[in-house]
Amino acid sequence: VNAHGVNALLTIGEFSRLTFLSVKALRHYHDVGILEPTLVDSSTGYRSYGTEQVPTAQLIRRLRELEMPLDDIRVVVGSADGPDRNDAVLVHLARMELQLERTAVAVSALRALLERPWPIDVVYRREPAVVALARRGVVDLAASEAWVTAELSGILRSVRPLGLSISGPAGALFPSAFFEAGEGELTAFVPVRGDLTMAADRFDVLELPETTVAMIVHEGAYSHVCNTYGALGSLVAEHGVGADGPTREYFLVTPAHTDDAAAFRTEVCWPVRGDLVPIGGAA
Amino acid sequence: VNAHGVNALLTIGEFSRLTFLSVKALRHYHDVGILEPTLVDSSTGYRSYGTEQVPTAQLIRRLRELEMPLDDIRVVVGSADGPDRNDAVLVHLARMELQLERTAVAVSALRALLERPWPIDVVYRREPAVVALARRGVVDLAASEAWVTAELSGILRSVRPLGLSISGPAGALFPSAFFEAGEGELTAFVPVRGDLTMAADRFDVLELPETTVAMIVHEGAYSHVCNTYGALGSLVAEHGVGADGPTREYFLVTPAHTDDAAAFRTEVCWPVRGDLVPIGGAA
DNA sequence: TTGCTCCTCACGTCACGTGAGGTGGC
DNA sequence: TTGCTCCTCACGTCACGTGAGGTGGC
Repeated sequence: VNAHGVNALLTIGEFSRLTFLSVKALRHYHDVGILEPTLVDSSTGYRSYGTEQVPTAQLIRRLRELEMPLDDIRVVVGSADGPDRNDAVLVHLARMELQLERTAVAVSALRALLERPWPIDVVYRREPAVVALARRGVVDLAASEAWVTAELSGILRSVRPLGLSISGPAGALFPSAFFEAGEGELTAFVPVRGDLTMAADRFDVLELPETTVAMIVHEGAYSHVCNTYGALGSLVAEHGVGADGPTREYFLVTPAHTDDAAAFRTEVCWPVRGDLVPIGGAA
Repeated sequence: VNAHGVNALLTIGEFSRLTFLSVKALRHYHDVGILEPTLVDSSTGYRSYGTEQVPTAQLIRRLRELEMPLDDIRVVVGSADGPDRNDAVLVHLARMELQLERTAVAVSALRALLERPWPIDVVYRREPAVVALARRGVVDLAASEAWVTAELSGILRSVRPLGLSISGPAGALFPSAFFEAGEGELTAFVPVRGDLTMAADRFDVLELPETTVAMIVHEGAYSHVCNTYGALGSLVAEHGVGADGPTREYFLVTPAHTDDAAAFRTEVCWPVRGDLVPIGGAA
């Protein structure tokens, strides 16, 4: 009993009840050095916590509820109050917002998967050779949509100032290594006409040869495009017509055109053998 | 190569690229019986997946993104399309909404923890003996707020019809076992005056003896009340005045009174030794 | 003395990821 | 033949939870 009311010591059980952390969790936090008891009896091993540790324990509990890793929590509780601590917390909150976005995407993709029919309107078509302004970058799967959007709008803004004109819908190339590793070099491109000498300083000039592809129009939010990849890849495999090379997407109707996600249209193109006769309609 | 375009077989690597599931994950799903390859070569052990398995794999991927446990996913993909499957998915989505609520609480509690000062305005006071209409129930920590709210509003609606009048703010009792186990028998009560013979059929009649408590007014959202428990319990420990018995809360300003969460007021009462002189002000 | 709390291992859980070490097919 | 893909263990990861078996303090 501390008559002056400062830093009374509590058993692990009492501390557990005050902080709503389990005894097992408290022992674990001791083991990994996140919350050391004020005093450990050297003969019995009994842990004693000071009441001044209650706020720290509450902070740890809330951060764990937000699934912050213990290694990050160590940094937060190790640094004194102030900008460092707040920054670490804010960084984690930003990570969580990303996670919430991913969750929202998964929910709507799940709905699409359960409700919408499997797309089967595949066409074979000859892609003519293309000259385009392009940007390349090593990007991972999660960041790819944002990266492509940003690069394309950068290119599109520059077409006119460079004295060029757009000759077709904007697109992107995805090497198969990108799908295997979840990361790889992407190419965002805008087909153009005109004199490219000035443009070559600021952008890559891409010359795509003629190729033959199987194509399905993906309808709806771009974040569900992997559903369409599954359908297209399946059809190509079933017909045994696959060829090497990157897949290609053309962005026909995007958030820049309409706010209605159901109206978005993306052409997904899978390379196939060049001897195939272009056809339209169902497989 | 299947000339008729049905159920072509894919290697695990090809299947992985079409479904955006890792090879390791696919092997794991095989091991635990969630997604069995169409064909396993008995001599080499090579797995072959049919293209008709792509939609199932996509479903699994989306459910895993929503953190559905594999045991639940087994039920979903094991049952045919239809009400069973949809129910299982909807149940999980409901669980996720609860999780999102908890996350929102944790974020605002964290903010309160980082911004607001540690409450120290504790008072000792004599709680007079109380007669009250009550409901008891075994509830766990997560459900306690909803349970108490529901029971209290049930009691409050019945006071007048039973010919009684309210004699004080509504409250609840929390035995210490509730905090240890995260579950226990709670008592929600409304102090009343009048003839209790009729009420005894529908409610418990609670007679609380006079006791002495240390009390702090918790300001703000009820879901952060555990912060105040930590402060109050610390102060009681520091003064070495704790006594046995359940803690008690009185709900002074609640969502029934105002929409402004910052204005909510809850008295949190911790039992202390009966020989203490009532005082007000800081500890 | 009884019962409650505390202790330390050691192992389990969950959904994979990470190598190690080796084989199969073009 | 080379390189790529595939295979099977076995172990690691993360944050604890779950006993087992035993001790300490009132």
